[in-house]
Amino acid sequence: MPLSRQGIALAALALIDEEGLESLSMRRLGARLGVEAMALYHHFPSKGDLLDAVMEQLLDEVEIPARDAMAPLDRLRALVTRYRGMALRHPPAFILLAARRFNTERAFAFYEVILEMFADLGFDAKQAARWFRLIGNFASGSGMADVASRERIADATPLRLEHDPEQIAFPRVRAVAPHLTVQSLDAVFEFGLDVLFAALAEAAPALKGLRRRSR
Amino acid sequence: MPLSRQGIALAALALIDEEGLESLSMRRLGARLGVEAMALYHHFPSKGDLLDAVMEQLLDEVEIPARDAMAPLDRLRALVTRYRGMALRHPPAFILLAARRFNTERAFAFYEVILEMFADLGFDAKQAARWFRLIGNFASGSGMADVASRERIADATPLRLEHDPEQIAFPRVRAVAPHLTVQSLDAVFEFGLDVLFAALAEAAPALKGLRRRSR
DNA sequence: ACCTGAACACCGTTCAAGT
DNA sequence: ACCTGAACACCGTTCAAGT
Repeated sequence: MPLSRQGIALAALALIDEEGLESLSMRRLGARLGVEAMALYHHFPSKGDLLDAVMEQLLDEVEIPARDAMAPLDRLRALVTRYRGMALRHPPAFILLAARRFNTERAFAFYEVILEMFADLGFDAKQAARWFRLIGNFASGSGMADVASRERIADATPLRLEHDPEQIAFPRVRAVAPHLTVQSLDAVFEFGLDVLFAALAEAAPALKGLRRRSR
Repeated sequence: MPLSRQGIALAALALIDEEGLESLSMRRLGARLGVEAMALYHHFPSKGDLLDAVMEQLLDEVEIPARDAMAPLDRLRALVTRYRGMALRHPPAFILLAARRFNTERAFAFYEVILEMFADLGFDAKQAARWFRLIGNFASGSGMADVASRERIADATPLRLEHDPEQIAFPRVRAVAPHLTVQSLDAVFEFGLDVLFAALAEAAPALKGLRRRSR
């Protein structure tokens, strides 16, 4: 069975998940696939292109709720929740999504569906751009922070906030620590979504009638 | 003049800003400082520790508004704005803050001041934790996204969203592109802050009286 | 078309040695 | 205490060669 772009990208993702982002090298990946490092260059012009393929692999894991399955607001919220869920399944790989640029066709296709949801909510392009960034940046930042708290990252020092908060000299940080443990992060994330989606519902032109009726 | 931790960290930050994160190597940094790579190990046990020092250098740049200078809400908003401002001054270095873990004394000191602001707004530890993460993750995600849009990152492909949006096959992405150009990013960020701080003001126990009076 | 193997110009870090 | 220099086990990538 010869190598394929998809097969290589999947193997790269597995290697990153198991051994960390820094452990991915063309030589090690080649060894995993039973091939010399240089064989990979026949499928990807550079390591950067391989990383782009890994990013697309991650995006593909985020299932987009069908348009007729739920209301626009619920669709968007489900998507954001799944995006963070993907982050938690791939802690070391998720950094790629935040650190590298989205510039591929599949990334644009992903954006298109999200922007369609904002259009369904009645927003024009300008408002869609702003809400898209607000919610998207929150999702991206949450993914990064929650991943960092779960310490699967390479050269990880023990997380003091998690393991010995009583050792921390700052009283407010110490008091907050129990509410930012790994077990609490889901609730913290949902709280953020509650705030953002309440504001979004309030602002969405398409929900104007609904709001009046419910008052 | 012998080397110092601070001097090395500043030189490392300058090197990252000028040539990108991947260009920072112990050998190149040593060369800049007129010293062999191994001399640096006398001041930092590993490259990771050096990167932690660079992160602290970045944090030190974010000036914290004095407690008596403005109202708690304005203080917090000013701080978040300055945090993103720092990101825009150090595009390639900012990735460190999002990708690496905050686990140093100075990072905790930074958190402590922010948590004090939430306490000033009347929040208990649990609520402070949630608002801290909501606003912090938005700030962090915004910094990353805005930095990526300004394309100072290494191995940068030209940003299609910025340079030839008319080439993009997806109509909604194309329509949104003009509202996400570099010139628009400040306004997009401010929009996010408007939404978040309106909700925060609404929720803050310490502002309850003020709200009643203004109605 | 697909893969190998040697080579080039790099890495972080160890270790023993210099002053 | 502070720095050097050689060495080790790695990198990404080029290039010529094999099938």
